[in-house]
This record gives sequence, C-alpha cells and structure tokens, in this order.
Amino acid sequence: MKKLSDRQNQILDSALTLIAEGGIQAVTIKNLSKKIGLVESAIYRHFGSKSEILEALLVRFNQKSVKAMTRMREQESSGLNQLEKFVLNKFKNIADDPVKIAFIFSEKYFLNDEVLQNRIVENMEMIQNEIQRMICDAQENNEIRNDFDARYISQLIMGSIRFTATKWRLSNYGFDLFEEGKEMWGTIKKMMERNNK
Amino acid sequence: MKKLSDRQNQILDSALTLIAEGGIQAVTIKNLSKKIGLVESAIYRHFGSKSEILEALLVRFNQKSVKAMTRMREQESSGLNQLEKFVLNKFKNIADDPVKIAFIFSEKYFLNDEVLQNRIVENMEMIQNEIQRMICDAQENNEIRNDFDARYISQLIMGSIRFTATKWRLSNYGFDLFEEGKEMWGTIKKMMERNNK
Amino acid sequence: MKKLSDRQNQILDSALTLIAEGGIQAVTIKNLSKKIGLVESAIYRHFGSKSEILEALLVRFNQKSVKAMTRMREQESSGLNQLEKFVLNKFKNIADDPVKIAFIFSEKYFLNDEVLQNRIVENMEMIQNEIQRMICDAQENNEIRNDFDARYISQLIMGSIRFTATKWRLSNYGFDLFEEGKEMWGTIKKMMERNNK
Amino acid sequence: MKKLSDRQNQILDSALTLIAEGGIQAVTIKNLSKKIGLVESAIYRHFGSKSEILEALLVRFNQKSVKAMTRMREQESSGLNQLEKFVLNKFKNIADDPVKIAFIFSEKYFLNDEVLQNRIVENMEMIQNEIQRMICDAQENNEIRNDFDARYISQLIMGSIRFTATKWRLSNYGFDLFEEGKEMWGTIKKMMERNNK
DNA sequence: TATGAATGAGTATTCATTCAT
DNA sequence: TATGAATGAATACTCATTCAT
Repeated sequence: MKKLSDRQNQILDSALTLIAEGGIQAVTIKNLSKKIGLVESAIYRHFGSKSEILEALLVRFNQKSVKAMTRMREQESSGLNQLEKFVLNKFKNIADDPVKIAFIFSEKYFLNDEVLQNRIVENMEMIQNEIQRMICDAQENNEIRNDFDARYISQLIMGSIRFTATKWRLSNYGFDLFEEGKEMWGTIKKMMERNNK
Repeated sequence: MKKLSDRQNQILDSALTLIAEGGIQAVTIKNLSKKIGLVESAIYRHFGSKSEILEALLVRFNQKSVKAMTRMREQESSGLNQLEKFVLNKFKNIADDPVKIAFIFSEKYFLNDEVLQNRIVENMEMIQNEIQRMICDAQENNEIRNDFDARYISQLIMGSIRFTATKWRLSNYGFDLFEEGKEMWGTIKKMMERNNK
Repeated sequence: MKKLSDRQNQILDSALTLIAEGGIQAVTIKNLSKKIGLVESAIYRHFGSKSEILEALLVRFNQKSVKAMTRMREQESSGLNQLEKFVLNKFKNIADDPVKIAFIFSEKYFLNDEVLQNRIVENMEMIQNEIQRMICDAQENNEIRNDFDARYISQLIMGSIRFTATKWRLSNYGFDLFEEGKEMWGTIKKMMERNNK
Repeated sequence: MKKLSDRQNQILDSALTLIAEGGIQAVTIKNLSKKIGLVESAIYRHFGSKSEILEALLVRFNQKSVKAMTRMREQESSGLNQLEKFVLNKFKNIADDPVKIAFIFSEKYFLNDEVLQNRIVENMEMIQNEIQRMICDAQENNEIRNDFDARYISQLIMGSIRFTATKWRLSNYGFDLFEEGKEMWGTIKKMMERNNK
C-alpha cells in the first residue's frame, strides 16, 4: 500500500528484466545490483530482504491487474464484449511482453514462501471473480448459454489462456501467440453460444 | 530405454519426494543422498550428474504417460467415453499423488536445460495428440458438436485440468480436486454437446 | 594494467608462497584463504576466479621482468657486459627467491588455460628477444664471435639457466646455485670468445 | 627390477597416453580404468596405489634410457659422433613422440613425492654422466676444445634440448622441432670447435 | 544513501581408496 | 582377477546477508 520510491521501482523493474532474461533463478542480489549500477549491500537500503523484493513485485503486479480490471468494468459494454476484450488483451499483453509468462512460470518458486503464495492466490482470484462476473452478465443478457456454472467457465478460460501461453514459452516463442489466442477464444465463444446444431 | 537399477529408481523416487516436499529446489545431491542414506558422492555411481537424474525422472514420467495412454486407446469404447475417462483419471491421479502437480510446477526449472525442456514438450504433445484423436473420434460418431477444431478443444481441456490442479496446489490442497474436476468436466462436456437451447 | 589493491597483492603473494611450499597444486582457494586469514568466499570479492588469480600472478611476474629488462637496457654498457649481468642476476634472483623456480615449474599447469599459456609464452619471448639483442650488440662490437645465429645462442643461454635451476630444485636446493651459475656462464662466455686455440 | 605383468604394462601405457592427451592431471584411476576397459577398483589388483603406478612409469622410462645409452656407448665411434647422434636422436624422439615432452612437463608434479623425485634425478644424472663421458672422449681425441669443463657443457646441452622442446610444446607444436634441433646442435658444435677466428 | 569487505552455509562434482562378492 | 557399491575429503564457486565507514 505504501508508495514505492523511485529506487525501489527501479529495483523491481530490474527484477522483472532478470526474470525475463533468465527466469526467477536469475533474480539474485548480485544481478540486481549489477543491473542498477549499485553495490550489493546498497539494495538492502531499499528492501529488507530478497523476499520483500519479490513480494513488492507481486503487489505491484496485482495493483496493475486491479487497475486494468477496473478500467474494463467501467466500460459501457456487454459482458461478452468485456470478456472478449479481456481474453484478447491478455494474449496480446503476454505476446508483447514475455516477462509476463516468465512471471507466471515463477509461481512455483513462490510456493516456499507463504506470504508470496498468498499474493499469487489473491490476484488469481480477483481476476477469476471478474471473469465470472462478466460471464454472469452475459448469461443474464442472454448473450450466451446460461445452463452452466460461471465458475467453471471462468476457470476454463483462465486455464486455456495460461496453457496456450505455456506452450508458447516451451516452444521458445515459436508461434504467433496472439493469432493462436484468437482461435482459442473463437472456439470458446462458439462453445458458449446459444442455439447450435 | 535402458532399464534402471533398483538404486537408480530409488534415487528417482527420492527426487520425487523431495519435489513434493520442497519443490524442485529441494532436489540437491545432498538432500538426495541424505534421503537415501548414502554419502553424496555415492550418487554419482548411479547417475553421471544431477541433470541426468532429472532427465531420467522425466523419461520415467513420460513412459508411464505413454503406457497409460496406450491402455486407454486399446479400450473398446467411444471417443467421448475415452476422453471422459482420461480427464477424470487425470484429476484422480493428481489428487491421489500430489507429487505430480509438484512435478508440473517444476517445468520452469527445466527450461534452463534444452534436453529437459524437449522431454517436457514431447510428453505434452503426445498427450495432446491423444486427446485430439479422441475428440475427432467423438466428432465423427456425432457424439459431440463437430463445428470446431479439435486442436483447440484439446488445448482447452489440458489447460483446464492444469489450472484447476494449480489452484488446488496454491490453496494448499484446500478443496477436493476430484470433485472439482468432475464439475469441470461436466461443464466442458455440456459445452461440446450437440443440440442445446 | 589496472593497479592491484593491497588485498589483491596479498592474495598473489600468498599464492606464490603456496607454490613455493607445495607446488601449484597447493594453490587452492581454501589454502589461499587460510593463509590470509579470510573465509573462502571472501577471495572472490577480490578476484573473479582462481584463473584470474593465476593470470594476475603471471602478469605481475611479467611486469617485473619487463621493468628489470628496461633498466638493463638503459645502462651504458656493452652487449656482453649486459648479457653477463643479466645471466648472473638471473641466477642470483632465483637463488635468493626459490619461489621463482617453483613458478617456472608450474608452467605445465598453465597449459590447460590458453590465456595463461599465452602469458607465459609472451614473457619468454620478450626475454629471449632482449638476450638476442645483447648478443647482436656484442657481435657487432666484435666482443664475441659473429659466426653464429644469435637466436640459437639466446635459446642456449635460457635453456642453460633453466636447466641448472631445475637441477637445483630437484636436488632440494642441495648446491650453491649462484656459484654453479657463475661457472656455467664462464663456460658459455668462453665458448663465444673470439680467437682460441 | 621385478618384471611387470602384461596388465601392468598396459596400465603404464595407458598412463602415458593420458599424459599425452591431457597432461599428468589426466592420469586418474578413473581415466586409467576407462582406457583399459576395467573397473576402477580392478587397477588396485595390479598396483598398490596411484603413486606406485607413477613410480613404475618412471622406472620403465629410466630403463629404456639406460638401454639406449648402452647401445650408444657400444658403438665404435668417436665421442663427438656419439654426442651428435645422441642430441639429434633426442630431438627426433621427442618430435616423433610428444608424450616425452608431456612427461618432462610432469616433473614438477613428482616433486611432492620424494621417491618419484629421486627417480627423476637418477635418470637425469645418468644421462648427464654419459654426455659428459662423450665430451671427455671428444676432448681427449682433440675433436673439440679442451679448455672447458665437460660438466657445464653437458648441462648446457641438456638445457638447450629441454628448453627448445619446451618452446615447441608451448607453441602448441608450432614449428619443426627436429629442424630447429639440428640448427641448435650446429651452433653448439661450432662453439665447441677448435681454432676459429 | 552508498561502498567495500567479509561471513557462513550451500552446490555440483572429482578423486583415491576400500571392501564385500 | 575383476566387479559394484560406497566412502570421505577436497575443489571451485554462489548466494543472501551483515557491518563498519
């Protein structure tokens, strides 16, 4: 909640860059300080420990998610439109900035630390709730079938996005994630449609 | 391809246990040897390096996957039935043996090593191909809608399974994964159904 | 080229002492740190790797050689005089500081590392060139016979010095190297003399 | 003195090959056994320890030197001729079989072990004595100048051979050692000649 | 705020050697 | 004679963290 100093933000940015370059393992105090041009011990002026850096990273990440979601909710468009925009945006964002997928890949690292793990869960649930809300909206407006539980649909959507991104990462970015994402969304949308043969 | 010795299998089992307990980071030669009751250097009598241990782990994992898949294919049942059995089995297996999800969480670690990464991708694709085949079967038999691409459905299914399992792990196994999996599958099945309102 | 810190010089000095005591094999990070009274990892604050330590050692060694050679060249004396001074000095230096012969004995070790090997070769050639120059001077001034190639004479001189020092080392410093060196030089000088029976 | 078994000789041969390939450091029980096709512990059936292997290697080496020297002495030729043959042979042998120079480079390694060191010294002195004898012969027959001490000449000759070989090794076998050796010998011979201007 | 130096625990791996079979 | 398994000590190096300046 506290505002971060410029230096703190710089440290977090460097951490993200390092994650993108070499995975979460590359986030060491040494690499961090090298990237910033400081000496290692100087980092500890700005964060109490490495754990605090990672937590701040997650917090900042979550805040951005919340903001993006808030913007989306405030738009005057139907639930299905919002959902489509969300999904396509997600694919686009990941494709544009592979750091994000690197970050997702780092989740398991955070499992050791309860605090960090909770931050992850928090964010995941926030997003899933929003998706669920959009689906409910769409169901109420008869935009999509209403004979299934929004919760599982939301989970299915998030899983599809993440798995597609994972495959993209494992293929060493070997295909166009956004195009693939559009197809994936098309399939999901069709599956949710009312009246089909 | 070579048969593993008892000791080798014991080492791999210990590795899995360590992964379950503390993530892939806990897989150190020291921990491994401690778990087995050997001295560290003794490990190297059985595997040339830590990398070889991890690769053997993946190979053994893949072999089990292949075997399970082969058994499934040989069953005289419809594509949809096979698919259902596969999905529910997957949830059941993960629920019964949390090591599996820990293993999936370790993927990121393997990214550093090209050989290991390929093993992961290999196995993923093998599974996805099988799922795709089941879906095509089901489509040809008019069990499910045939107006979408089996590829994306298969991806959607795998993503849903993995994400549900991930949430389960992040919740510290806080819900009944198999029950949740059944619901998830029910939703997916309904979405693939022909004729609905 | 960069100036070495006090600690860095201390590390190099300790390395030399270790070489003198137990050969190049005794130069381990552990021994080094023990000698200095630091913990092992502290060494890495001052040098990036063991290789860097050995290279710095060679560089420092070479720089001293160059300086000594430069001083010698600036003296206003004949080629033969310079040569005599050089040879006797060399014997004296080695006799006074057995580390030097230990160092020479370590050459083989450096063969594994191309960078280090080149440093050795560099220094050897620098010295041989200087000796050659002195011989040419002496030949032009008719101080010595001029009917042979200065290159082979220089090589012969260096070989004689090194081999005498080697025998001294292998005899566990069992004779007076400087006395033996003087005799050796006397023989070489006589062999180069003009007009003899 | 005891006769070596076939297996023992095979082990020594492998040791020499390893020295040639990677220096004395490459002589490990593991490499040795791999080369022979035995298991590590099997080596200990044939030699009590690694030290014993190295000693046997030196002994065998010395025996060959002695034999070669004996053959040479039995030839009915003048001291100078014998000397020339010896020197040129030496260069030829080294050039033909770089293992020898690798072996010479290993001397420093043996310094840790008193027994091994003595073996080296023994052999060196045997050779130097023979050379000295040839020189004395040549001096008595007025083939060469007799106004210098045969001991230093012999040392000078050995030093020249060794240093030339060392430079050859350090240049990564970058020149024709035998040609260079012939030139070197020509120079030495000229320096020992009677009557010159 | 930042530096420079140091710590201590850990990490994979190598090596000579021993011992039961 | 040979194998297979194990030991214990050593090796270079990394990492998060602390502390005096």
